[in-house]
Amino acid sequence: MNFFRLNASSGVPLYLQLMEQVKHAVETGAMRAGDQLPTIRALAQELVMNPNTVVRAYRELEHDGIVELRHGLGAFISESVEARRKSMRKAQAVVQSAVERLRSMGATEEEIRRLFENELSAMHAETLEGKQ
Amino acid sequence: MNFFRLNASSGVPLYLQLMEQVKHAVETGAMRAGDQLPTIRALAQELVMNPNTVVRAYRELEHDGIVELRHGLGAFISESVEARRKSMRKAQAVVQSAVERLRSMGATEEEIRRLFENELSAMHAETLEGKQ
DNA sequence: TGTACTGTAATAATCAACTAATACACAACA
DNA sequence: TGTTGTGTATTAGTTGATTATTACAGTACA
Repeated sequence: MNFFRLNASSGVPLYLQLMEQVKHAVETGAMRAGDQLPTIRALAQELVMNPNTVVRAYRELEHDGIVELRHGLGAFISESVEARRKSMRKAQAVVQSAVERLRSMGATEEEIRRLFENELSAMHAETLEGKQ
Repeated sequence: MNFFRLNASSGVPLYLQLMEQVKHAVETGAMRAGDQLPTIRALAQELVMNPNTVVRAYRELEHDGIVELRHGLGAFISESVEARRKSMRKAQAVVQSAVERLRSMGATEEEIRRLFENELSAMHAETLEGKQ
């Protein structure tokens, strides 16, 4: 029994939607460290998509440290997720207050996005400054 | 004489790179309201790319309210950018301090990006809450 | 009015992201 | 040990974003 619900016609790639849902499930505590995720084939069948699409989602989640794949055994929520959740809560609070301030200043969603991309690449520039 | 320098092998679409450079020029004050941008054909030739790629950048900048295209006359920095720049400066400061705090909490660039997307879609959910 | 400059539009080619099809390899257990 | 479950790997097809090709249309000015 799964709570994953994907929207094939949303334009958002299926593997990304699935990743989001897993991350969300972890963040809300609906899934916890050690829990087994649905089998690749079973989930593919239930969501009517190709097993390789599920694989892609699971592999990227593994790269993000959220999921652990065990050959022949299944996919599981990684143990490291608990510590992660605590720090992410604090970080989310920071982000929330920043976004609220930005909205109250009249910034649109697009602009907020851009301001962040700006800031993140400015960071890169600083990091590389010494090398050039 | 232009300061635009694109990197064809960066994987970032040329029209986006060009948009960024124009926006940056406006933000730093290198270009001001009313200034004429390089001609579509001239810039395409100088940057060794197709005129339509320049067109795409200019049109999206127009949609963002940064550029104004005048048929037969040229492309110009929109008058509205001056007011825009002031409010954007304040907003950028908010973003900068938020990102700094997040980095000091150990968040990676990817995580920061995700935290923001999270927050922006949470906002949508709230907005639509009453309707469902 | 015509020439030389400007942006505009429609269509086609290219390329990378995404998804699918199929076969391989490890683990558990009767 | 073999059967049934699990994840892994390779390769090919599809689709949409990006860029290119080509022809059209407005503006200024000698």
